Amino acid sequence: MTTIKDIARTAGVGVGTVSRVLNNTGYVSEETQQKVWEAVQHFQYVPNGAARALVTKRTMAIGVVLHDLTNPFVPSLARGIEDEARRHGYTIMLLDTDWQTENEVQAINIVRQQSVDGVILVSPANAELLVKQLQDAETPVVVIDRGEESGISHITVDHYKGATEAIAWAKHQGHTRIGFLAGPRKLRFADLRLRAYLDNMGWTDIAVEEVDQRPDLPIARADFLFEPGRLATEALLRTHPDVTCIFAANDLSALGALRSLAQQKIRVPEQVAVIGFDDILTASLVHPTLTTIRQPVYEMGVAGARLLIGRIHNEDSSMEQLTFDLTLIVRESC
Amino acid sequence: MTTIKDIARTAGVGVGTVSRVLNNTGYVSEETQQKVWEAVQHFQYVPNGAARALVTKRTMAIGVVLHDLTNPFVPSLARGIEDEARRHGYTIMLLDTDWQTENEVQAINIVRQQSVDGVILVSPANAELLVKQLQDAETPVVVIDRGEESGISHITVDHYKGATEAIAWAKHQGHTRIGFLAGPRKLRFADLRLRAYLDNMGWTDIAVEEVDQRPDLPIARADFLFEPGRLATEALLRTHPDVTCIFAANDLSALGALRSLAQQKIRVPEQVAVIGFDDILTASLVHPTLTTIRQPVYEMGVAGARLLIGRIHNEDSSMEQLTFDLTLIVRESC
DNA sequence: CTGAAAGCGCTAACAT
DNA sequence: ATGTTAGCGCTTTCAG
Repeated sequence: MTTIKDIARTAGVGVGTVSRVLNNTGYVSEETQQKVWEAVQHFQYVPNGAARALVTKRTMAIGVVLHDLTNPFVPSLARGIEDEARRHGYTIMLLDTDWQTENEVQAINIVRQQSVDGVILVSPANAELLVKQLQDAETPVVVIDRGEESGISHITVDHYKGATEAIAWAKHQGHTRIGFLAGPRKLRFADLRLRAYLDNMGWTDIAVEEVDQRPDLPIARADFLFEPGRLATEALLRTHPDVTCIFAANDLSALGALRSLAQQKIRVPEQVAVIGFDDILTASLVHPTLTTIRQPVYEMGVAGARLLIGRIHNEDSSMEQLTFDLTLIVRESC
Repeated sequence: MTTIKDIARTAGVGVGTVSRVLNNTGYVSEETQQKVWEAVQHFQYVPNGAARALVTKRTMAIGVVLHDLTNPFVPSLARGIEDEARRHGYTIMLLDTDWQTENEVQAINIVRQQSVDGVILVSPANAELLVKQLQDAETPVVVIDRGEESGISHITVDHYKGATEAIAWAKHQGHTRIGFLAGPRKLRFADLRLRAYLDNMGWTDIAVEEVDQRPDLPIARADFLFEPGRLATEALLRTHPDVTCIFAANDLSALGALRSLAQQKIRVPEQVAVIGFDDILTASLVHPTLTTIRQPVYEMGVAGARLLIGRIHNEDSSMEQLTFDLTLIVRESC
């Protein structure tokens, strides 16, 4: 392994000088620079990041803690983060948690140990705790997509408004009896979407926790997943056969609804219309194509990385909160 | 920032002892261990990875260089790699290259600088060069999915055999006029799938490079993508209206075919059947569901990580080549 | 403008 | 069984 000493020796200079030309810091004569670069070329020398990190306290790496890379909208997010990070010379350290709180805690320890310069938390189950731990370790953090949060930098979208737009569109299409495929209980942004549905349907006095005890409402739990979405749709249509439109809290469950309807030979959107939420890739690949609310996922990733890097470079920058707009994407299903 | 010295001081022992209990190496009395752990707890101490890496020459990180995280089958692969890596205490450093050769080269420099313990290259465009650079730097490498390769550790599937099985199934279903949606030119495994198609259709004497000059053959380029797949299907059906089955070189283009057929009100599989390749998530979500050849992507990721880690721990382990089996997944489209 | 030297936090001998 | 010490490869004063 070639070190800075080897370079210094072959270039006939001191290690300090080599360091200076490598980092382009301080004055070094044109001539000397030449000699150093030649030696670098010759040995295909790359400085040792660990040694550098030890003295500079910067690893040029940022940790990205997310629940599940295979969740359809995560890759775009990760890509946005990575692209922006790379533009600033940062590398990504990726950690999946599988929604397990214990894995989240472990992830934090890993990023602490690897001494990343900052961390992006994607929809953490336990944001408060994790953020606190990181802040204690003086590591900048940015949270993406957790619904409202206070006192920490975060990127999110206005779930409530997006769901409201979806319902507005359904009504505009003439639907009045609109069913809802709800997400998991106790997930912040799932509740926000549900809340918007209830409010816009005129059920403002019904609490989100209450819906599971209200079989009279055209609401079924689909837990953001495909198969549960399919089953929930079957159940919903059985108990509420008058429904003409189904609004799913996310695309995956909307896809499940589409499948259920196809199996029952119910025409979409003529007999029953469907609206999703997220605009994952598959939404535009199915038949009929899915009308949905698009989250600018890639851009959120970019913004998250940018925000984090800003905080890394300027510790005292004020907490920033960024809320992205959602867009109704009208396709065939509604 | 608390260091090992702080721990040593508060525990009333030397730094060597602290190191010993932290790494569980050498004998330390039960009593002393207690004191050390208490101090560790108290300070929420986590050892500095950079300092550790500097002396041990191991970062416990592995680099994963892939072309595009948003490509549908990549997340599963990455997940497999990460899960297995984590089981061994390794962390993932992720680099996208977007298929750009220059990004690949840059990625190699980054992993060299960050001194990862090993690298996994996923379908690199320029395998030979990258592997050589890494080997010069004495970094273990494993390549995933490049078709045949020699002299380097790699994981792949038998693309030829998989495509052969697909055609066999189509024939078994009674199809004789089978069209093909080819992948990009000059991509090793795309050519293998094409070769298998040609051979099984009896065109053994036609070279894969030749097909673009043979409009008489029922073959169209879909470049592994959705929209090109849709267009290629339209074109194919126009020039070869007698085709009763379309075999697409990957699922994304098969999905394009499905869309094209739906638009033309051609019933699948009654009038025209479709077979894909890969078995990405969407394949089971569309209507009709897609018959396809499954690649055990997650398992390949796991195997790749395991192979790499084996090589990290035992430099002189012989190169291993692992070929996974493909499975025909029969669904509705054929 | 450049060389020499002092650490960064940790592990791994080496003493004791 | 445990304290002490010499680096790991690099950046950054500090002289000159």
